[in-house]
Amino acid sequence: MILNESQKDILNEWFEKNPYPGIDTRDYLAKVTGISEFQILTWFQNQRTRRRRQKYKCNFGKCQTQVQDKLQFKHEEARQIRTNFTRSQIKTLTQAHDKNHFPGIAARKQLAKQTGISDKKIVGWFLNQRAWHQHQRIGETSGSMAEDPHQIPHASDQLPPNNHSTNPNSFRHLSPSNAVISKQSLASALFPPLTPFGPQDFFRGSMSQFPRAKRVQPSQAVQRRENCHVVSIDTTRLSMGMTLGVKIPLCTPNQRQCQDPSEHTGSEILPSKHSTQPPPDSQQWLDLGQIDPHLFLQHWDEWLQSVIAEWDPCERTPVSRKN
DNA sequence: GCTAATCTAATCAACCTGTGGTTGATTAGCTCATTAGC
Repeated sequence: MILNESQKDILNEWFEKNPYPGIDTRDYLAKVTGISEFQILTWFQNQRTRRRRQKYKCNFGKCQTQVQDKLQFKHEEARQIRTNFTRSQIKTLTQAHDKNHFPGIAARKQLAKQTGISDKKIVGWFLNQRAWHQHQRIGETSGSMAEDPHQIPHASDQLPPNNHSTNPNSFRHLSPSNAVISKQSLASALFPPLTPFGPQDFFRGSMSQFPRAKRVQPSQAVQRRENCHVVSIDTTRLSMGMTLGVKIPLCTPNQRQCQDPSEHTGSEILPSKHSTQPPPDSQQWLDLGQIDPHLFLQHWDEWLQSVIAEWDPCERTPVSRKN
């Protein structure tokens, strides 16, 4: 949804007066502009962040102006009155939460209809529930986490049910432990084999140092258009300090073409048939610090060129090697 | 004290314009986000 100019004018005018509008102001603006109070709230949040970034170039931590702004407007307007959910409402929400911790817009609408609770409050309730469950899990499992990788915080939260098996970007929903497995599989499919310390090993070395999975937006990923052709791999947390935001065509010449995202499962990310290497588990993991980035990039480049040279997009199967 | 409401920062995808910026929406928060009503 894109706001029109008159809506923006109204919001901007009010933003100049108070960047932290209370519930009454937001309700009023919702009526005036014809958009929801939740969207007003979101718009003000985005505006605060973006104006601050633009004006003060405050890219780290909380800058002084932010604190001053909050102090100035903090008590100017009332918060929304705290809601007391009924038992039946909590029961319905809890059941939904047990099934899916990240309800999309459709699921939330359904819940809103069932409970009579606004979408905004449902979003907030799920946020608080996830935070609370995570808090509980940390307390319960702090002693056994190292032994059981599935007990790592976020493990269940990062796994929206019924989605990760068919979502082509599904590895992004996984817990750190599962993400390692998935990225290894992906690396097997995408990275050049037979290199002494090629990207595959590079990845495996790097993943061992990942403190946690890349932040994800599960419901977004579920709701929005799924593109099976591109997988974005975030390696910003590599200890080497290398930043490689690479977008890789998921359909390598050695895979069948991805025409329907719904056809995809995690198992489709198969290792290249050119790969004659033993399974990753049988190989030694390399310390990332030992890898020469230039050599890595050279291997990467060579491999990509060989793939492109062999790839016939008209064929559903790869062109066989001539030699 | 519990927990709904709200915050910031980061991130994503759609859109528009021209391959990058803008914008609305969504998420986590980590030795467990903060604030505040009940």
